[in-house]
Amino acid sequence: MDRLLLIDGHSVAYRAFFALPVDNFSTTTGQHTNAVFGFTSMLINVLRDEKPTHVAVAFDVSRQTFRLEQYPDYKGNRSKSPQEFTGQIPLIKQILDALHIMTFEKDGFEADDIIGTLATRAESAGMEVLICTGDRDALQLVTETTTVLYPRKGVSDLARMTPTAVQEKYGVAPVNYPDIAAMVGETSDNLPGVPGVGPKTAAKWLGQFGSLDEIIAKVDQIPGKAGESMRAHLDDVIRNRSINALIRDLDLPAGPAELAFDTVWDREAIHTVFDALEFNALRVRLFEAFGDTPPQADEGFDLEGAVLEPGAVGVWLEEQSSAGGRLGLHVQGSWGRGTGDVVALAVASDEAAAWIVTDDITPEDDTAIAAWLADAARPKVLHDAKGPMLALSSRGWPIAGIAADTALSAYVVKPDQRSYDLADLSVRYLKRELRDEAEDSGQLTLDTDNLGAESGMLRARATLDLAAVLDDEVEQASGTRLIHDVELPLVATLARMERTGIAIDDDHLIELESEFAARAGNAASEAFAAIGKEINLGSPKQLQVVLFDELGMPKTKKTKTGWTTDAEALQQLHVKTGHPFLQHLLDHRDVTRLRQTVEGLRKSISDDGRIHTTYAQTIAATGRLSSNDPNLQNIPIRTASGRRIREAFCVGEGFETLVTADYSQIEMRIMAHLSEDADLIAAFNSGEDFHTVMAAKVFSRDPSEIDGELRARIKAMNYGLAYGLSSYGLSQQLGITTGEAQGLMDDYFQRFGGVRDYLRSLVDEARQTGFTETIMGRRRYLPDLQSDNRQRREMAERMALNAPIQGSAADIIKVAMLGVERALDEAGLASRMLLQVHDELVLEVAAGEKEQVEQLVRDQMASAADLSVPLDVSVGVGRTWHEAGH
DNA sequence: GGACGCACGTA
DNA sequence: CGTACGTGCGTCCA
Repeated sequence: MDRLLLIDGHSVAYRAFFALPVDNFSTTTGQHTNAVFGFTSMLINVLRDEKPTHVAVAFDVSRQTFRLEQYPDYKGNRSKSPQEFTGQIPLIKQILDALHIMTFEKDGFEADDIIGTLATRAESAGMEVLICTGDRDALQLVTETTTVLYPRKGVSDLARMTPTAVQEKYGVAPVNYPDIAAMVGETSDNLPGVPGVGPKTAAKWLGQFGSLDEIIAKVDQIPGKAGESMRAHLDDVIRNRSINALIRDLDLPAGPAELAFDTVWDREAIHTVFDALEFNALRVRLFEAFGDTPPQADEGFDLEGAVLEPGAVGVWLEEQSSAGGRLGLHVQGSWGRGTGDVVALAVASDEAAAWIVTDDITPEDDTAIAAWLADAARPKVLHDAKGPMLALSSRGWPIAGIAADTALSAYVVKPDQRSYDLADLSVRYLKRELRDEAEDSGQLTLDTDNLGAESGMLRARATLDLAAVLDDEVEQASGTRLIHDVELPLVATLARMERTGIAIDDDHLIELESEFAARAGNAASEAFAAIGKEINLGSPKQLQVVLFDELGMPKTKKTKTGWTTDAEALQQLHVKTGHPFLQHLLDHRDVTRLRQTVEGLRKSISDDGRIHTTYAQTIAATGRLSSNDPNLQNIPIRTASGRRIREAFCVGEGFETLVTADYSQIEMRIMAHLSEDADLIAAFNSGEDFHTVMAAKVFSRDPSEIDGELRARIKAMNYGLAYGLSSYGLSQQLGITTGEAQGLMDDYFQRFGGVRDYLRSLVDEARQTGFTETIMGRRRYLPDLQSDNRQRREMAERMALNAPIQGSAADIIKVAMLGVERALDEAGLASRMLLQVHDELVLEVAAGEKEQVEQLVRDQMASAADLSVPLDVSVGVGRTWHEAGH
């Protein structure tokens, strides 16, 4: 039998627009595609699953319809659809064109009326009809042969609204649905119903009286409050019923018979539009469903999974891995602070999957798992492998042979994402939902042994499939080398650093804690004395009342909620007013902050007396690492009190000393290399103080004539360059006028024309290609370079300046870390790397290895990249991080 | 209890 | 009105 699929284009696209996070669906040029993606994804699903013989899509033209003429408030509560949405409708039509699916729209009518007409004509022609829409008015069209597919949640979960389903849900036959709706009202269309009458009451009356006309005729017989209300709002009901009736006899340019769906497409057209939208996964799915080969079901989640019996693990692993192919591995367990625990493993190949509960295995199984995991020649694919690595090694199962980490791959492809959740990636790249079975069933199974078996195996399989797709994506983004030579091997290095941690002198921290607490108390009482009352010094709101209302101090810079009370502003107020409260407040801020830092560190000391931070490898869009729980990359160093905290980070038992090694001016060196500015390169090769030499060049003087003031100005300029510093920013920092700052910048760029040209070319090129690139080819996409909004565009320009510089520095130290670790290993040393702080490494050195380690770290860091200027490394040695610092 | 803004530490 | 982060507190709202 012929089967006609009718889709309400606006309705489905609108659902998709709000269901899919726009951040995850934009092209590299910044075009939003979430609605297009959701629509297309649903279309492919329905075409594949329902196999219609005929298809059409209807759109609304504008809001000007006969319904609006009849009722001026029709849909009056709807705000104008955002431009981000309406801009996607033409793209949906392009896709439909490429698929040879006919679209309809008719002035003065809604998509629903077109659908009503086509459905009616199709039915009388003996066709089966499927209507896909998120508009409930279509329910009136449901019959034994017409079904509405109504999106339940998002766009992937469609409810089949048959006559039985409508009856169950609304208590009436489909033909009576508009009667109910007329009485109950429809908020989304701004059609008010009868107050106090809900679907239950409306259905009851319909049952009693047989039809809405009868209810209206005998409205005087309806008892109670509801009846009274109904009588009072009869006009509304009559109007609602007339508006929600769909037109079923429109004059249309084509009839059902002309809507035949065939898959003899213009493949070139499809490629063009899918390329432009960057819908690679969807294209694959489309061709899988309707390619040259006969359509086949998506087998993604229909895997042959098994909970392995004790004793069966070795054989199964051998079977699956002997061919040498990659296996997906999902580790169920917990990890953090340098350790972890394994509850179960899920392993998936293309054909099969297994679930292994670690408590249930035999010693032979244990050995087999250990051997497979440790075998570098048996490739495994994981998602976000560092945590699982910690868990596995804590269980006595060190892992080798990680061939891909899907989180890292996704990061290299799109480093600006805020998370790389496996389920999200699966939807985006595989078009596959990763349901959580506990969530789905709404209750937890009591069989705790197999808790998560299904979802674990699905995750292992998704990881395996995702790795294949992302390999291509990474290759297309020229990131293959970056992944294989840097990011992937770094996972193990970071895991080791986290597991090792750094020793802490807790007694020292305890001392600092009480000292800082006492100082905070003193500062607070003196501050209170100065204003004659006690307030919460940590509350910006209360501070604003005291400073600006009660003391009448001049207003500072604005924030979203008032006036800033940040340190800089308070300092300026102090200069202006001399009020003693300000100084005590600043002291209180400083020392409170230090106390908090110390308290935080103490809370995170593990039982082994060490702090194990966690490094995040996929957070910073530039390629840097970040550190959390606790953050060891922002331990104070600027003030004397702050530096005392660094005294608590010390060499651990069994080791001789700490060594720190950092790159000096690495970002300016990268700038020299990339810009090829001869003077800048010469400044680095002169061997003299960098900022002094630079100042001498800018002001055309001898370095001996450069005083502290001039040096400071050029130093600020040097550092600001890579951030896209403005003359205003520079003037603020140096306390000079913007005119003077602009003059300084002009002089600087006059002398260093190569730098100026380079920075300009960075932005120009990024504007053209859509991305910036580091020396290792790490990309960052900046669609906002095209933004009409000046603030966004200029922000993107500064990011474009900074990303290649900061990112190249990140590349270099990552390479250095791998080099240091390999060199330590090859030399058979017991010393080890503990921390990375962007341009600095901290190592713990075993007895008798100091000179060797110093030399080795220096060598590895200096040779991590071959630049046109030397990479200068300074090394410090000491019992604590403070002593070893420089 | 969660989301947000402010403030501030590092490179 | 300079980039990249993480954390802790206060405030507001549900």
